[in-house]
Order: sequence, then C-alpha cells, then structure tokens
Amino acid sequence: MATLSEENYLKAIFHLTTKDNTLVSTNSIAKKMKTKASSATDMIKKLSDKGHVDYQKYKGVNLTDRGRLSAISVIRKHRLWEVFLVKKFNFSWDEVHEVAEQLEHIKSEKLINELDAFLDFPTEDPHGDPIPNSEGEMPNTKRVLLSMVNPGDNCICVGVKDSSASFLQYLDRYKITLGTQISVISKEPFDESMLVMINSSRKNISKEVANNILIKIK
Amino acid sequence: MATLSEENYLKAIFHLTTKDNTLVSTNSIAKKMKTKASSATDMIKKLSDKGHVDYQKYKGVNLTDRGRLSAISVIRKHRLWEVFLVKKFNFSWDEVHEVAEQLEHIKSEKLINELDAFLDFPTEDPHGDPIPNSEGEMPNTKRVLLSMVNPGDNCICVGVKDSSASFLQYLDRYKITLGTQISVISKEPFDESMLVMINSSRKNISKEVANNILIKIK
DNA sequence: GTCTAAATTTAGACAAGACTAAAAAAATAT
DNA sequence: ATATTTTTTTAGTCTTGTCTAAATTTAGAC
Repeated sequence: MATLSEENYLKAIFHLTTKDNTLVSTNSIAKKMKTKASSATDMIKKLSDKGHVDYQKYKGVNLTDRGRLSAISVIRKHRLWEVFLVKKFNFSWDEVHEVAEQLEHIKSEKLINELDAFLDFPTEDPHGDPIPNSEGEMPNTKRVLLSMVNPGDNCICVGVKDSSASFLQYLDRYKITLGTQISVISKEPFDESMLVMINSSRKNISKEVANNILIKIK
Repeated sequence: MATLSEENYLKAIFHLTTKDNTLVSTNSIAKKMKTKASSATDMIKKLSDKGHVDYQKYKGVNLTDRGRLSAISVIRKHRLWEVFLVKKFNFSWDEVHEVAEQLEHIKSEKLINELDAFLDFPTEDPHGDPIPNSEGEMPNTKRVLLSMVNPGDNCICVGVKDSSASFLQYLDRYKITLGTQISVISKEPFDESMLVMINSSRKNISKEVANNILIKIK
C-alpha cells in the first residue's frame, strides 16, 4: 500500500506521461511536486523498489501497470469527490481542488463505491475531466483545445486544461462553463488571440486562454 | 495548526479527561495511542510547547482551552462523518469508525459546515455519542449505564460506551440498537448479570455488556 | 523512613521525506 | 572533439514521530 506522498508522486507521474510513452524526467516530477530534484530522485528509487515505476538512471521513469492502477485509483477518488462537493455541497468549481486533494487519500473501497453510486456513476468531474470506472478504465472523450479550432467552427466547451482557481474564476466572469457554446469568428495572426461569440455576445480571448479550454466541435 | 498525529493525541487526551479534571497520565495516553510511554512524553512536550496542554513533569497533562477546542473540532468531524456514512452510504454502525478516523482530519471549514447542514444538524452519532456544534458546545445528554439500573426500571438505549466492532455486532445479534426498549427484570447478585426484556423476549446479559450500554430511564 | 516497584523522562537511534552542496552524467554549443 | 551548461544523482543534514535502553522520579510496602 502506497503512502500519502507516494500516491502524490504516482499521480504526478501519471499526469506527466504522454501517449507516446517517453520517459518522465526527474526534473519534471520535481517541478510538478514543488520539491527539489534530489527529493524526486529519492522518491523515484522508493517507487522503483516497490514496483510502481520502471526507472532508468539518468533517463527517467515510466509507470508500471501496478503504478498506473494506483495512480488511476487516486485520480478516480479525486474526481468523484469533486463531483460530490459541487453537486451536493455547493462548492464552486474553483473551490473543490484543495479539499479533493485531501479526500483522494481516504482508504475505503466501500466508501468510494458508495460515493460513485450516490452520484449516479458520473463520467466527468466539474472541470470536464474523465472519471475512471472501478476497473480503472478511462471513458475516452475526444477533446481538442479551443486554440486549434478554425474560424467558422461552432464548438461546445467540455473541459479545461488548467484547473487553477484564477483561471476558473476568469471563466466564471466570462460566463464560460461546461456546455457553453463558443463560435470562433476570427483569429488574430499577430498574437493568436481569438474573437469568439459566447452567449450571443462577442468576446476577445487571448492565446493563453484558448490554450486551456477544451472543446468538442459540433 | 495541529498535525495529524497531534490531533490524534489531543483526541486521546480529551477522551481520557474525567469531569473531576485530574491530570491525564503519560502511560494512559501511550496505551490509548498504542505507542510507548517515551513516544507519548515526546508528543506531550510538543503539545505543551504549542499551548495545547498544561504539562507538569512526572504528573501528567490537562488540555488548555485551545487544546480542548482542537480536540472537540476533530471529534465533531469524526461524529458528523459517522452519521453521514450510516445515513447516506449504508454503512453499519460497526463499520464507520475506521473510515471516520481518516475523514476526521480533512481540513475545510466549508466542508464540515455543509456536511452538518446536509445531515440536518444532528446531535448524536450512530453510537449515541453527542456531536458538538460549530461553537464546540456538547449537547448534554444525561445518560447512565444499564448496569446501574434497578430491577423494575424501564429504559431506552441511547448509546454505547464501547464502540468496538465486536460489541456492536453482538448488539446487532441481540437486536439492540439506539431507541430499543430494555426493561430490567432482575439482577443476579453472584455475577451481576441481568435478566432483561427486549422486544418482548427475555434475555440474559452479562455484567460486561450491561457496563457498556448507555440508557435513559423512562 | 527506607526499599522496591512502577511510572516517567532522557539519551541515542531509526525511517520517511524533505533539503543543500557537491559530484557525475548527459546534452548542447562551438 | 572539446568545453560548457543542464540534468541527475550522491552525500550528508534536518524534522517528525517512533523505538529501545538507561536513568530518574514517584508511589507503595513494610
């Protein structure tokens, strides 16, 4: 059984893993965990000893099947608790993360299965991220960044890449939430900002914002 | 802010505190925490430094107002989560303790207040123990051990002293739960066992059992 | 009152998880 | 191909919370 700290590292490594399965570097793990590279190395060794990661010195790590399952289990709990907090306890989508970071480490099979059923087996969390089922399978949602879209396309917001409170509060002010329709009118070549139509009003959004909104093209 | 371990020690000291306010001994704390006396001494010093307890070397400790409030806050969370698990998630009263031990350390004012409201401000947990309100005030319930009752008295079960799974499962088999009527028919002087009437059937219960059932006399 | 037993504290050690500073390896630049 | 920079690892230290063994204080027996 993984310790609290191990679980957090596994989650970080999972999030840093790309589909092409290149090794995850020590430095990237340290940055994500907000620790020093030396601390990351220490933990990587421990995770390797416990069979959670394959480790090649000076190269980086990859999750083993075992490590991936552990990580997904934590992510499943995190996202289910986020749904719970928003749906049942009136949390807003920028408030849930901090509390879910704590709740994700509660160990009880029964608790998490009851929670899942209580929420009617949701498939995404309040930020549009997919919730793995109890077998560890991710529902695969095809999502694309708003910044990738061409003028003329009609999209629907299905998620966010950045879940920081400041970005989510920005979205609240712009009245963008999951399900919001976004039509791309034009793209400015100079700064890659976009002119879009949201709730029948024109708005200008920066490259940075468009790079963090996940959409589905209608 | 107290660490997880400090919170557990504070809770233990709170439970070991008697109404006559005698000092709580190092050994009793160590036994309750299932650690060694030397570990308890170490922690006592830390709690003392932080102003959670008044410590007299070789004599023992007492909670300060600050320490008592911290302990009560943890106990409030523990008991609210127990109610939640039983009422909403189909946990039985012998299953809740272990999970509540984890949930009691989640830090979020908003979460606990929403939980309280969600449950409609309960005043007791599934074992009949009082739940402190958000000001830290315990609802004072006058309760007495079944073993103190005289033959002829008609009682109602309002709590248990021992919340171990084995005792709670014993009560389930005997169909004793909160609210169950218990009439004392007679007491056996030799072994202090009791003949009682529960759900219109006679049953014999031992001194040990009668010593762990809290009742109110009707 | 002294002697013994029990309770408590101190001293020193260890594991987990973090850090700093320095060494070693890999990547980059010229 | 060598020099420089960046990344990664190692070595040694720190804190938290635990332990064992030894020393000290208190309590109980006579």
